[in-house]
Amino acid sequence: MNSGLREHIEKIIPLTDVEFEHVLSHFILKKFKKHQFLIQEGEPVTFDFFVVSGLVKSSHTDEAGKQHIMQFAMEDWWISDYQAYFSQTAATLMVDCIEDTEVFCLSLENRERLCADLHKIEHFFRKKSNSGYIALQQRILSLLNSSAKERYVKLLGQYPSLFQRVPKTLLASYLGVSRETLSRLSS
Amino acid sequence: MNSGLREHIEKIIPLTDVEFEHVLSHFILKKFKKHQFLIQEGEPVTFDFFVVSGLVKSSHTDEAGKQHIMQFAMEDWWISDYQAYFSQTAATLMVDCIEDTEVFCLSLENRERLCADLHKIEHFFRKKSNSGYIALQQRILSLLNSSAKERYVKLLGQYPSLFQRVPKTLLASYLGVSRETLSRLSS
DNA sequence: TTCATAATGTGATCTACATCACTTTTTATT
DNA sequence: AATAAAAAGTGATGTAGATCACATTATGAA
Repeated sequence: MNSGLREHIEKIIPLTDVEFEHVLSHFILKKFKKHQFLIQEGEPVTFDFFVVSGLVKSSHTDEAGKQHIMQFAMEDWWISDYQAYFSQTAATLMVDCIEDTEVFCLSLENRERLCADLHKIEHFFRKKSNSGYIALQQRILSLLNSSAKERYVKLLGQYPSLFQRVPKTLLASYLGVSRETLSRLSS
Repeated sequence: MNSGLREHIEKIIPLTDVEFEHVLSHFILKKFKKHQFLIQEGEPVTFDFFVVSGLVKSSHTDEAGKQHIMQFAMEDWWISDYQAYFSQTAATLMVDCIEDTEVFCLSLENRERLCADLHKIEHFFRKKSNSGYIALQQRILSLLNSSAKERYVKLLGQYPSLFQRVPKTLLASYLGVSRETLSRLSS
Protein backbone atom coordinates (compact mmCIF):
# COMPACT_ATOMS: atom_id res chain seq x y z
CA MET A 1 0.00 0.00 0.00
CA ASN A 2 1.31 3.44 -0.86
CA SER A 3 0.25 5.62 2.01
CA GLY A 4 2.77 8.38 1.68
CA LEU A 5 4.06 7.64 5.16
CA ARG A 6 7.21 5.91 4.04
CA GLU A 7 8.12 8.64 1.56
CA HIS A 8 7.37 11.17 4.24
CA ILE A 9 9.74 9.58 6.74
CA GLU A 10 12.37 8.95 4.12
CA LYS A 11 12.58 12.64 3.38
CA ILE A 12 14.50 12.69 6.64
CA ILE A 13 15.91 9.21 7.18
CA PRO A 14 16.30 6.20 4.89
CA LEU A 15 14.51 3.03 6.00
CA THR A 16 14.92 -0.58 5.03
CA ASP A 17 11.79 -2.55 4.17
CA VAL A 18 12.03 -4.37 7.46
CA GLU A 19 12.37 -1.15 9.39
CA PHE A 20 9.42 0.42 7.65
CA GLU A 21 7.27 -2.64 8.32
CA HIS A 22 8.25 -2.38 11.95
CA VAL A 23 7.35 1.29 12.04
CA LEU A 24 4.08 0.76 10.22
CA SER A 25 3.02 -1.96 12.64
CA HIS A 26 2.80 0.73 15.31
CA PHE A 27 0.16 2.68 13.42
CA ILE A 28 -3.55 2.05 12.98
CA LEU A 29 -5.31 3.20 9.83
CA LYS A 30 -8.67 4.87 10.36
CA LYS A 31 -11.21 6.51 8.09
CA PHE A 32 -13.45 9.39 8.95
CA LYS A 33 -16.24 11.20 7.16
CA LYS A 34 -16.54 14.94 6.74
CA HIS A 35 -17.60 16.57 10.04
CA GLN A 36 -16.51 13.63 12.16
CA PHE A 37 -14.26 14.27 15.13
CA LEU A 38 -10.81 12.82 15.57
CA ILE A 39 -10.49 14.55 18.92
CA GLN A 40 -13.18 16.15 21.05
CA GLU A 41 -12.60 18.80 23.67
CA GLY A 42 -12.48 17.36 27.16
CA GLU A 43 -11.78 13.82 25.98
CA PRO A 44 -8.46 12.00 26.33
CA VAL A 45 -6.18 12.27 23.31
CA THR A 46 -5.20 8.79 22.24
CA PHE A 47 -3.37 9.51 19.04
CA ASP A 48 -1.19 11.67 16.91
CA PHE A 49 -2.54 11.57 13.35
CA PHE A 50 -0.71 11.42 10.06
CA VAL A 51 -3.08 12.44 7.27
CA VAL A 52 -3.01 10.02 4.34
CA SER A 53 -5.82 11.71 2.44
CA GLY A 54 -8.39 14.37 3.12
CA LEU A 55 -8.30 17.49 5.22
CA VAL A 56 -8.79 18.18 8.92
CA LYS A 57 -8.40 21.07 11.27
CA SER A 58 -7.64 21.57 14.94
CA SER A 59 -9.36 24.38 16.76
CA HIS A 60 -10.09 25.87 20.11
CA THR A 61 -13.42 27.32 21.17
CA ASP A 62 -13.10 30.19 23.62
CA GLU A 63 -15.45 31.17 26.46
CA ALA A 64 -17.30 33.51 24.13
CA GLY A 65 -17.98 30.55 21.85
CA LYS A 66 -15.65 31.77 19.13
CA GLN A 67 -13.67 29.17 17.26
CA HIS A 68 -9.98 29.73 16.60
CA ILE A 69 -8.10 27.49 14.24
CA MET A 70 -4.76 26.21 15.41
CA GLN A 71 -3.91 24.22 12.34
CA PHE A 72 -5.10 22.67 9.12
CA ALA A 73 -3.68 19.35 8.02
CA MET A 74 -3.85 17.83 4.60
CA GLU A 75 -1.99 14.93 2.96
CA ASP A 76 1.36 14.23 4.65
CA TRP A 77 0.73 16.50 7.60
CA TRP A 78 0.61 15.53 11.25
CA ILE A 79 -2.05 16.81 13.58
CA SER A 80 -3.22 16.31 17.14
CA ASP A 81 -3.80 18.21 20.34
CA TYR A 82 -0.13 17.93 21.24
CA GLN A 83 -0.43 19.53 24.62
CA ALA A 84 -2.97 16.93 25.67
CA TYR A 85 -1.33 14.09 23.75
CA PHE A 86 2.13 14.47 25.25
CA SER A 87 0.92 15.08 28.76
CA GLN A 88 -1.94 12.59 28.48
CA THR A 89 -4.49 15.06 29.72
CA ALA A 90 -7.92 16.04 28.40
CA ALA A 91 -8.11 17.79 25.04
CA THR A 92 -8.50 21.54 24.92
CA LEU A 93 -8.57 21.47 21.14
CA MET A 94 -10.90 19.62 18.89
CA VAL A 95 -9.83 18.01 15.63
CA ASP A 96 -12.44 17.38 12.97
CA CYS A 97 -12.73 16.62 9.29
CA ILE A 98 -13.27 19.23 6.61
CA GLU A 99 -13.29 16.44 4.04
CA ASP A 100 -13.54 12.65 4.23
CA THR A 101 -10.18 11.68 5.64
CA GLU A 102 -7.88 8.72 6.15
CA VAL A 103 -5.29 8.89 8.89
CA PHE A 104 -2.57 6.78 10.41
CA CYS A 105 -2.95 6.88 14.16
CA LEU A 106 0.01 6.68 16.51
CA SER A 107 -0.50 6.28 20.24
CA LEU A 108 1.94 7.96 22.59
CA GLU A 109 2.99 4.58 23.87
CA ASN A 110 3.80 3.33 20.39
CA ARG A 111 5.57 6.54 19.52
CA GLU A 112 7.80 6.32 22.55
CA ARG A 113 8.44 2.65 21.95
CA LEU A 114 9.42 3.32 18.35
CA CYS A 115 11.71 6.13 19.44
CA ALA A 116 13.34 3.92 22.05
CA ASP A 117 13.75 0.98 19.64
CA LEU A 118 14.95 2.86 16.63
CA HIS A 119 17.30 5.75 17.12
CA LYS A 120 16.57 6.81 13.55
CA ILE A 121 12.92 7.34 14.36
CA GLU A 122 13.70 9.44 17.36
CA HIS A 123 15.87 11.48 15.01
CA PHE A 124 12.98 11.77 12.59
CA PHE A 125 10.61 13.05 15.24
CA ARG A 126 13.17 15.48 16.58
CA LYS A 127 13.59 16.96 13.10
CA LYS A 128 9.85 17.14 12.58
CA SER A 129 9.37 18.88 15.87
CA ASN A 130 12.11 21.37 15.07
CA SER A 131 10.45 22.26 11.78
CA GLY A 132 7.12 22.61 13.47
CA TYR A 133 8.63 24.93 16.04
CA ILE A 134 10.05 27.14 13.34
CA ALA A 135 6.76 27.26 11.47
CA LEU A 136 4.97 28.39 14.62
CA GLN A 137 7.55 31.10 15.22
CA GLN A 138 6.87 32.41 11.74
CA ARG A 139 3.18 32.46 12.44
CA ILE A 140 3.70 34.35 15.68
CA LEU A 141 5.81 36.93 13.93
CA SER A 142 3.19 37.42 11.29
CA LEU A 143 0.52 37.87 13.97
CA LEU A 144 2.76 40.45 15.64
CA ASN A 145 3.81 42.46 12.64
CA SER A 146 1.40 41.99 9.78
CA SER A 147 -2.03 43.34 9.04
CA ALA A 148 -4.92 41.01 8.32
CA LYS A 149 -4.47 41.66 4.63
CA GLU A 150 -0.78 40.84 4.68
CA ARG A 151 -1.39 37.62 6.57
CA TYR A 152 -4.08 36.70 4.10
CA VAL A 153 -1.88 37.29 1.08
CA LYS A 154 0.98 35.37 2.66
CA LEU A 155 -1.20 32.36 3.42
CA LEU A 156 -2.59 32.46 -0.08
CA GLY A 157 0.94 32.39 -1.44
CA GLN A 158 2.06 29.56 0.82
CA TYR A 159 -0.92 27.26 0.51
CA PRO A 160 -3.02 28.17 -2.52
CA SER A 161 -4.75 24.79 -2.40
CA LEU A 162 -6.29 25.63 0.97
CA PHE A 163 -8.39 28.28 -0.72
CA GLN A 164 -10.07 25.72 -2.91
CA ARG A 165 -10.69 23.29 -0.10
CA VAL A 166 -11.48 25.38 2.97
CA PRO A 167 -14.41 27.76 3.46
CA LYS A 168 -13.32 31.37 3.90
CA THR A 169 -14.94 31.47 7.30
CA LEU A 170 -12.40 28.94 8.55
CA LEU A 171 -9.49 30.70 6.91
CA ALA A 172 -10.60 33.85 8.69
CA SER A 173 -10.53 32.11 12.01
CA TYR A 174 -7.07 30.74 11.26
CA LEU A 175 -5.82 34.20 10.36
CA GLY A 176 -7.32 35.79 13.43
CA VAL A 177 -9.71 38.04 11.56
CA SER A 178 -13.49 38.15 11.29
CA ARG A 179 -15.32 36.48 8.42
CA GLU A 180 -16.64 39.83 7.27
CA THR A 181 -13.27 41.52 7.26
CA LEU A 182 -11.72 38.66 5.31
CA SER A 183 -14.51 38.90 2.78
CA ARG A 184 -13.82 42.60 2.29
CA LEU A 185 -10.06 41.97 2.01
CA SER A 186 -10.37 39.40 -0.70
CA SER A 187 -12.67 41.47 -2.86
CA MET B 1 31.20 23.99 38.11
CA ASN B 2 27.49 24.17 38.71
CA SER B 3 26.09 25.65 35.57
CA GLY B 4 22.56 24.38 35.80
CA LEU B 5 23.01 22.54 32.52
CA ARG B 6 23.34 19.12 34.06
CA GLU B 7 20.30 19.56 36.28
CA HIS B 8 18.44 20.91 33.30
CA ILE B 9 19.20 17.88 31.16
CA GLU B 10 18.58 15.48 34.02
CA LYS B 11 15.03 16.74 34.37
CA ILE B 12 14.49 14.65 31.26
CA ILE B 13 17.20 11.99 31.20
CA PRO B 14 19.68 10.76 33.85
CA LEU B 15 23.36 11.12 32.96
CA THR B 16 26.48 9.50 34.36
CA ASP B 17 29.41 11.75 35.22
CA VAL B 18 31.23 10.48 32.17
CA GLU B 19 28.29 11.16 29.91
CA PHE B 20 27.84 14.65 31.25
CA GLU B 21 31.52 15.42 30.77
CA HIS B 22 31.17 14.23 27.21
CA VAL B 23 28.15 16.41 26.64
CA LEU B 24 29.73 19.41 28.28
CA SER B 25 32.82 19.13 26.11
CA HIS B 26 30.63 20.04 23.14
CA PHE B 27 29.70 23.41 24.60
CA ILE B 28 31.66 26.63 24.84
CA LEU B 29 31.04 29.03 27.70
CA LYS B 30 30.80 32.69 26.75
CA LYS B 31 30.10 35.88 28.64
CA PHE B 32 28.36 38.93 27.30
CA LYS B 33 27.61 42.35 28.68
CA LYS B 34 24.25 44.07 28.65
CA HIS B 35 23.40 45.31 25.13
CA GLN B 36 25.86 42.98 23.43
CA PHE B 37 24.63 40.82 20.58
CA LEU B 38 24.68 37.05 20.54
CA ILE B 39 23.21 37.04 17.07
CA GLN B 40 22.92 39.87 14.58
CA GLU B 41 20.44 40.04 11.73
CA GLY B 42 21.97 39.02 8.45
CA GLU B 43 24.88 37.19 10.05
CA PRO B 44 25.34 33.41 10.15
CA VAL B 45 23.98 31.73 13.29
CA THR B 46 26.75 29.66 14.79
CA PHE B 47 25.14 28.58 18.03
CA ASP B 48 22.17 27.61 20.05
CA PHE B 49 22.52 29.19 23.49
CA PHE B 50 21.73 27.81 26.91
CA VAL B 51 21.48 30.67 29.37
CA VAL B 52 23.47 30.03 32.53
CA SER B 53 22.84 33.44 34.05
CA GLY B 54 21.41 36.72 32.90
CA LEU B 55 18.65 37.57 30.48
CA VAL B 56 18.49 37.89 26.72
CA LYS B 57 15.82 38.36 24.08
CA SER B 58 15.36 37.44 20.45
CA SER B 59 13.56 39.88 18.21
CA HIS B 60 12.72 40.76 14.67
CA THR B 61 12.73 44.24 13.23
CA ASP B 62 10.14 44.75 10.51
CA GLU B 63 10.33 46.97 7.41
CA ALA B 64 8.72 49.80 9.33
CA GLY B 65 11.53 49.57 11.86
CA LYS B 66 9.31 48.18 14.60
CA GLN B 67 10.82 45.59 16.89
CA HIS B 68 8.84 42.45 17.72
CA ILE B 69 10.03 40.16 20.46
CA MET B 70 10.02 36.48 19.68
CA GLN B 71 11.30 35.26 22.99
CA PHE B 72 12.94 36.14 26.28
CA ALA B 73 15.39 33.70 27.83
CA MET B 74 16.61 33.68 31.38
CA GLU B 75 18.46 31.06 33.46
CA ASP B 76 17.94 27.52 32.10
CA TRP B 77 16.30 28.62 28.89
CA TRP B 78 17.51 28.00 25.38
CA ILE B 79 17.52 30.67 22.73
CA SER B 80 18.69 31.19 19.16
CA ASP B 81 17.37 32.07 15.74
CA TYR B 82 16.31 28.47 15.14
CA GLN B 83 15.20 28.98 11.60
CA ALA B 84 18.64 30.25 10.67
CA TYR B 85 20.49 27.89 12.99
CA PHE B 86 18.94 24.68 11.71
CA SER B 87 19.11 25.65 8.08
CA GLN B 88 22.46 27.40 8.42
CA THR B 89 21.25 30.53 6.75
CA ALA B 90 21.53 34.18 7.69
CA ALA B 91 19.76 35.38 10.81
CA THR B 92 16.44 37.17 10.50
CA LEU B 93 16.26 37.59 14.25
CA MET B 94 18.70 39.31 16.52
CA VAL B 95 19.53 38.07 19.99
CA ASP B 96 20.89 40.53 22.51
CA CYS B 97 21.44 40.91 26.23
CA ILE B 98 19.04 42.67 28.55
CA GLU B 99 21.44 41.91 31.42
CA ASP B 100 25.03 40.72 31.63
CA THR B 101 24.75 37.11 30.57
CA GLU B 102 26.64 33.83 30.56
CA VAL B 103 25.70 31.21 28.01
CA PHE B 104 26.74 27.76 26.94
CA CYS B 105 27.07 27.74 23.17
CA LEU B 106 26.30 24.68 21.08
CA SER B 107 27.14 24.61 17.39
CA LEU B 108 24.82 22.74 15.05
CA GLU B 109 27.64 20.36 14.22
CA ASN B 110 28.22 19.53 17.87
CA ARG B 111 24.52 19.19 18.52
CA GLU B 112 24.10 16.72 15.69
CA ARG B 113 27.21 14.84 16.74
CA LEU B 114 25.93 14.56 20.31
CA CYS B 115 22.56 13.38 19.09
CA ALA B 116 24.16 10.78 16.87
CA ASP B 117 26.55 9.56 19.60
CA LEU B 118 24.14 9.49 22.46
CA HIS B 119 20.59 8.35 21.82
CA LYS B 120 19.63 9.81 25.20
CA ILE B 121 20.60 13.27 24.08
CA GLU B 122 18.57 13.02 20.93
CA HIS B 123 15.70 12.03 23.19
CA PHE B 124 16.37 15.05 25.35
CA PHE B 125 16.29 17.43 22.42
CA ARG B 126 13.16 15.84 21.02
CA LYS B 127 11.39 16.37 24.32
CA LYS B 128 12.59 19.95 24.54
CA SER B 129 11.43 20.68 21.05
CA ASN B 130 8.03 19.17 21.78
CA SER B 131 7.60 21.38 24.82
CA GLY B 132 8.68 24.39 22.87
CA TYR B 133 6.15 23.60 20.18
CA ILE B 134 3.37 23.40 22.71
CA ALA B 135 4.38 26.67 24.31
CA LEU B 136 4.25 28.41 20.93
CA GLN B 137 0.81 26.97 20.24
CA GLN B 138 -0.38 28.47 23.49
CA ARG B 139 1.02 31.81 22.52
CA ILE B 140 -0.67 31.68 19.14
CA LEU B 141 -4.00 30.88 20.75
CA SER B 142 -3.64 33.77 23.11
CA LEU B 143 -2.83 36.10 20.23
CA LEU B 144 -5.93 34.83 18.44
CA ASN B 145 -8.42 34.92 21.26
CA SER B 146 -7.28 37.28 23.96
CA SER B 147 -7.26 41.01 24.30
CA ALA B 148 -4.06 42.88 25.07
CA LYS B 149 -5.13 43.11 28.70
CA GLU B 150 -5.76 39.39 28.99
CA ARG B 151 -2.41 38.56 27.44
CA TYR B 152 -0.74 40.96 29.80
CA VAL B 153 -2.35 39.47 32.88
CA LYS B 154 -1.55 35.96 31.74
CA LEU B 155 2.10 36.76 31.15
CA LEU B 156 2.28 38.45 34.52
CA GLY B 157 0.91 35.31 36.14
CA GLN B 158 3.27 32.98 34.28
CA TYR B 159 6.49 34.92 34.62
CA PRO B 160 6.22 37.51 37.36
CA SER B 161 10.00 37.83 37.50
CA LEU B 162 10.08 39.20 33.94
CA PHE B 163 8.29 42.30 35.19
CA GLN B 164 11.13 43.13 37.52
CA ARG B 165 13.81 42.50 34.96
CA VAL B 166 12.42 43.67 31.62
CA PRO B 167 11.36 47.22 30.68
CA LYS B 168 7.66 47.49 29.92
CA THR B 169 8.46 48.67 26.42
CA LEU B 170 9.90 45.26 25.64
CA LEU B 171 7.06 43.39 27.27
CA ALA B 172 4.70 45.40 25.10
CA SER B 173 6.53 44.36 21.99
CA TYR B 174 6.43 40.74 23.14
CA LEU B 175 2.68 40.97 23.73
CA GLY B 176 2.00 42.64 20.41
CA VAL B 177 0.72 45.87 21.86
CA SER B 178 2.03 49.42 21.87
CA ARG B 179 4.05 50.78 24.78
CA GLU B 180 1.39 53.37 25.46
CA THR B 181 -1.45 50.89 25.51
CA LEU B 182 0.44 48.60 27.87
CA SER B 183 1.10 51.51 30.16
CA ARG B 184 -2.61 52.31 30.27
CA LEU B 185 -3.50 48.66 30.87
CA SER B 186 -1.21 48.25 33.82
CA SER B 187 -2.39 51.36 35.61
C1' DT C 1 -36.76 19.83 -8.12
C1' DT C 2 -37.49 21.61 -3.66
C1' DC C 3 -36.35 23.00 0.75
C1' DA C 4 -32.94 23.76 4.18
C1' DT C 5 -28.50 24.92 5.58
C1' DA C 6 -24.09 26.76 5.05
C1' DA C 7 -21.20 30.12 2.97
C1' DT C 8 -20.42 34.61 1.29
C1' DG C 9 -21.08 39.61 0.53
C1' DT C 10 -22.05 44.25 2.08
C1' DG C 11 -23.65 48.39 4.57
C1' DA C 12 -23.78 50.96 9.12
C1' DT C 13 -21.90 51.50 13.38
C1' DC C 14 -18.76 50.71 17.25
C1' DT C 15 -14.36 49.93 19.77
C1' DA C 16 -9.83 48.39 21.04
C1' DC C 17 -5.82 49.82 20.16
C1' DA C 18 -2.32 52.67 17.43
C1' DT C 19 -0.11 56.91 16.76
C1' DC C 20 1.53 61.44 17.87
C1' DA C 21 2.97 64.81 21.04
C1' DC C 22 4.40 66.06 25.26
C1' DT C 23 5.51 65.53 30.44
C1' DT C 24 7.32 63.15 34.38
C1' DT C 25 10.07 59.70 36.49
C1' DT C 26 13.84 56.54 36.76
C1' DT C 27 18.37 54.95 35.67
C1' DA C 28 22.86 55.45 34.22
C1' DT C 29 27.26 58.13 33.63
C1' DT C 30 30.89 61.46 34.59
C1' DA D 1 25.67 65.99 42.74
C1' DA D 2 24.81 67.20 37.97
C1' DT D 3 23.53 65.87 33.49
C1' DA D 4 22.09 62.90 30.00
C1' DA D 5 19.47 59.16 28.42
C1' DA D 6 16.08 55.73 28.87
C1' DA D 7 11.66 54.42 30.56
C1' DA D 8 7.09 55.34 31.75
C1' DG D 9 2.67 58.01 31.96
C1' DT D 10 -1.05 60.50 29.71
C1' DG D 11 -4.10 63.33 26.67
C1' DA D 12 -6.03 63.96 21.93
C1' DT D 13 -7.03 61.94 17.81
C1' DG D 14 -7.05 58.39 14.05
C1' DT D 15 -8.00 53.74 12.13
C1' DA D 16 -8.11 48.70 11.32
C1' DG D 17 -10.95 45.63 12.11
C1' DA D 18 -15.10 43.86 15.07
C1' DT D 19 -19.93 43.47 15.43
C1' DC D 20 -24.67 43.59 14.00
C1' DA D 21 -28.11 43.10 10.60
C1' DC D 22 -29.62 41.62 6.54
C1' DA D 23 -29.32 40.08 1.50
C1' DT D 24 -27.49 36.85 -1.85
C1' DT D 25 -25.49 32.69 -3.53
C1' DA D 26 -23.94 28.02 -3.18
C1' DT D 27 -24.31 23.18 -1.46
C1' DG D 28 -26.52 19.29 -0.06
C1' DA D 29 -30.13 16.15 1.29
C1' DA D 30 -34.98 14.19 0.73
